[in-house]
Formats: sequence, structure tokens, C-alpha cells
Amino acid sequence: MSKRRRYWLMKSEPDAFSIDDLERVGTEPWNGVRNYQARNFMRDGMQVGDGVLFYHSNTKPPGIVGTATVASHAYPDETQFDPSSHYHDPKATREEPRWFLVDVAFERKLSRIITLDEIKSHADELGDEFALIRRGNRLSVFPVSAAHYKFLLSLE
DNA sequence: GCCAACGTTGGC
DNA sequence: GCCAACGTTGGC
Repeated sequence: MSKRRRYWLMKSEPDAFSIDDLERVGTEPWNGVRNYQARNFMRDGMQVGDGVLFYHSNTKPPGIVGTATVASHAYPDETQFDPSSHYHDPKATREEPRWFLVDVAFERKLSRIITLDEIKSHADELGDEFALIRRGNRLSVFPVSAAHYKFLLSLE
């Protein structure tokens, strides 16, 4: 069993939850993910202490704005059980939860945004396997290699 | 606000 | 199991 730190990129729309919000609250349950692949990364791949690139999506400009750490193992997303929640899933039960999340803890804000444009300008170094700049990528949670994590932060 | 690129759903 | 219809994401 490897204890080696893994790295991830997690997207959030700043209107809904920004890096400043995370700084304010310190730790946040990453609720509302309703994509199976993203869920599987959180449920099966994440370990406490893993590094997270915090990305602002659907804003101008989109880009990496900070870092965070995985602060819990995966557990059921409470919002799936709440009929009044936007994220309610009528097919989920407490016996068989469908959606899982981890807690994410604030680490730091970057001194500046590493914009999507800038990341794209380094496509040659990052290569095709970097999911963020692959065509049509909509995943909100995905793994980043240690080398890519280091490279992206070196752009700061 | 538009729309491409998906993922999901449900009829068959 | 196929696939059309629909909903969502997220850059632009």
C-alpha cells in the first residue's frame, strides 16, 4: 500500500464556491458531484493528504487559483438524501448511497491566477494526457501527475 | 447567451 | 443492447 501523495484537480464555479470561500471556512465537504467518474476518483483514489489544484471554472478568466488538500476519506454526500437539496437523488438510499465526497482543506491561494490560456500555451510540455486541455473535457475532478502538479505551480 | 461535447435516461 | 432525446458542463 503506497503512502505516496497523489494529486488532483478540482473545479468549482466561483459564484457557487470560490477559493476565498474555502479560505474562510477552512474545510468543506465537496458535495454536489453527480458524475460517476468524478465520484470514483474521490471514493476510490483519494487519500488524506493528497494535493489538490483548485480551479475556477465558468468564470473570466478560468484557471488555477490555489491549492488544497484532501482532508477525509470518502463518505456519503448528505445532499443526496435531502429532498429540498438541489443535489437530491431520489434513487439513493442510506443503505445504498450513490454519491460520495471527501472533505477538502484550504492550503493557500496562489499569488496570481494560472489561467487556462496560459496552461494551454504549455500544451507541448504537458502532453495529451493532461485532461484539462483535452478536447471536450468536462470532468470536475481528475488526477494530475506529480510532475504536472509541480510544473503547473512552477508557472506561478 | 450560444453551443460543442459530452453523460444519462428510457423506449423499444 | 441500441440510440434518440434530453440535460449539463464550461469555454467562448
